[in-house]
Amino acid sequence: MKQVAALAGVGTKTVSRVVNDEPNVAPGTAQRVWDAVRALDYHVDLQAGSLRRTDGRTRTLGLLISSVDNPFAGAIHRAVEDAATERGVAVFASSLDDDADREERAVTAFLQRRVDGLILTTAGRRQNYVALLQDRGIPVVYVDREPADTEADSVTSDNRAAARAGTEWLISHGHRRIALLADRREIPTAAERERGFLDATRDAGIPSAQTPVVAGLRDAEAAHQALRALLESDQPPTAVLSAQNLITIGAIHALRDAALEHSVALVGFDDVPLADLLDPGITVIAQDPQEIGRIAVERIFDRLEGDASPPHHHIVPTSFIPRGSGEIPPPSRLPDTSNA
Amino acid sequence: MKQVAALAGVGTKTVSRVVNDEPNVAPGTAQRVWDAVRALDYHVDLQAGSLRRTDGRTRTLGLLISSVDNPFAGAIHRAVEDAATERGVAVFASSLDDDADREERAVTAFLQRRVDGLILTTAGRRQNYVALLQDRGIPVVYVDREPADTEADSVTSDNRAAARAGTEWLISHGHRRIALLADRREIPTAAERERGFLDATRDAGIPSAQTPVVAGLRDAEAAHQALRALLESDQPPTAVLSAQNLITIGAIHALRDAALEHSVALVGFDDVPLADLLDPGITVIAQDPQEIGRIAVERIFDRLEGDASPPHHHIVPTSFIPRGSGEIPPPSRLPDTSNA
DNA sequence: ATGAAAGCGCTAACAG
DNA sequence: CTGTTAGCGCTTTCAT
Repeated sequence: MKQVAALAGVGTKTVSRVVNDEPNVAPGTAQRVWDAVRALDYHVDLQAGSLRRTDGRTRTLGLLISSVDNPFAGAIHRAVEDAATERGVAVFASSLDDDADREERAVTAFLQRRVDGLILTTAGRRQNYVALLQDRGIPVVYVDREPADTEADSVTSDNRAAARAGTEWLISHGHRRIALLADRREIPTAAERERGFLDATRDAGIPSAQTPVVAGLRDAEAAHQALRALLESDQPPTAVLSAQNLITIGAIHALRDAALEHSVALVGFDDVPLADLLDPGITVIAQDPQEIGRIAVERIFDRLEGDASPPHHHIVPTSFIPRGSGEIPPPSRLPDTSNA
Repeated sequence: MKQVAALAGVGTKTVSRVVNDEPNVAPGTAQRVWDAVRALDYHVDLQAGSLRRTDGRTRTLGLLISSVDNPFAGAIHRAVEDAATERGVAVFASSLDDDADREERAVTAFLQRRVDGLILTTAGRRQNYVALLQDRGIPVVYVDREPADTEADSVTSDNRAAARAGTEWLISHGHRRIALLADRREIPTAAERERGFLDATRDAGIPSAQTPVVAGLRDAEAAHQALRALLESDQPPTAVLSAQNLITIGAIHALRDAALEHSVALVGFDDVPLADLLDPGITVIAQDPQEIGRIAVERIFDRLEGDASPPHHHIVPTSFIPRGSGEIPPPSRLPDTSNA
């Protein structure tokens, strides 16, 4: 910057004014400065600036999502990026992998880089650092998962109601023997979805012996094995609710292996790429990750602009997309003998 | 940091030494400093540090990919993140959308934040800023697309050879009427893939009238429409090579609409999620995005450590995955009458 | 083994 | 409209 000032024949403060679009610079002077900027290919150092700036902002956001490689998380990331870029803010993204250690390391990394705000998916435990962050004026918004007991904003789907509706859909198609394939219960989202499933089966008066719940599934392969075991059991389910996109994929594999994809109904939580092109098409409860990301960024910026209202827990509607797999009726014979 | 020093009863330099794991601190002193750090929940300001540090490093990387929402790019991103995090480096990711303006804005944003290195996918034009970056000691590695004329490292697939092999696969299954659905030609990768396609058809002595090339397809919908038109023409192709993942998805839609998915062969460039679960399974030329990302980061760090060897253009092998769609033979009747 | 002083690139506050 | 001075939080250098 000193070099630019020297070349343009002005003081550094004038250069600062010009590159930051501050008022009170004569057009001719500004022109000379811009010429010098271009001649030297100068770019302001935002970090040095933030050191001195009154608000201390780094124009940087931290985003912690399940994995930058996961389609659901990628959609959130994209929405966050778009809304942030629009305001001249850059985004650090980190993958969580449902690992509390990773979460802590990621938050530390964000803090050391003085991000202005944090959009987080948590590994599920109580987040004791959140209050500290907020004391320092760093707003935090939870996405996808709403932790039990924090004072932070959150943007989530209504997991319980949506899981309940998906289960009721299966029940209304005549199923009484429905399995739930779910993620680890420590993940609040997973727990909510299980509650929704249980709400529906209980209200329909279906004995829990007929509604096996397999939780703790961490990936597609685990879901694959779990459903295979269920299908080979004495009392195989006639319908399946899979509680998450990777689990849905595993479930599809299991049904295919057993050639049951047209016989056993499947409703999946989360939309899956190409779900409409499969045979049968996969009926899903689709979340709206774009909207989740968009709203999350908006909350961050509202907070940064001084909004001090109580934490807001935003619920983004889900949509139910019937595509075939969820509309398969149970076998007409007695359920007990349905082995193929 | 001053507060920590005060609380621990030491000078700021000692705190600096402790938090940076520098030698020459008495164990007892270090302990007192750590206690103070914890009591105050202190986190170093990496940015302020980089301002004064001799090497000027910010421990930050810029990554520009097609979109953080694209599965291929997401896989690269994940590999980059993992390798960077391991070294205490954080990653800024931006989506390109094949837009030269976005590219420029993203690079500017990276520069203003003083990233240590850049991993870039380009929108295709000559990148005149690369030399400047390198002069400033900021290494640049291109991924996915190798620009025609730069002095930077690159990590790509052998697009031409892989497209050629995919085309030859179709030819060896008896096809003589093969369409190429491709992205915009300004994208070097797309141009390379087209060359590979033409290599194969030319060497097989197939007249170009029988190998229509539709380029300029920007998304799945455009590919869908393009293939629909081809299938409705007088001389529909008996096989299709789709040059990119979104185009493959559009092509599958078009084949489904026309109920031709079991009649017209399809080989896709890039693997597609669930490709193995479709009917028929989609035969693809799969790139290795994890490996591309991993190698790219490695090049960046090698350069940062002083490696000044000539630019290296790394080629990552592709793999060919036959799943059914690429093994469909042409209709046995005369090609001219094959309308269904 | 420790600390004091200087200065990284920038912007705030004020003076002209 | 423009420039000067000070200082953000840290690391360097050099002294102790």
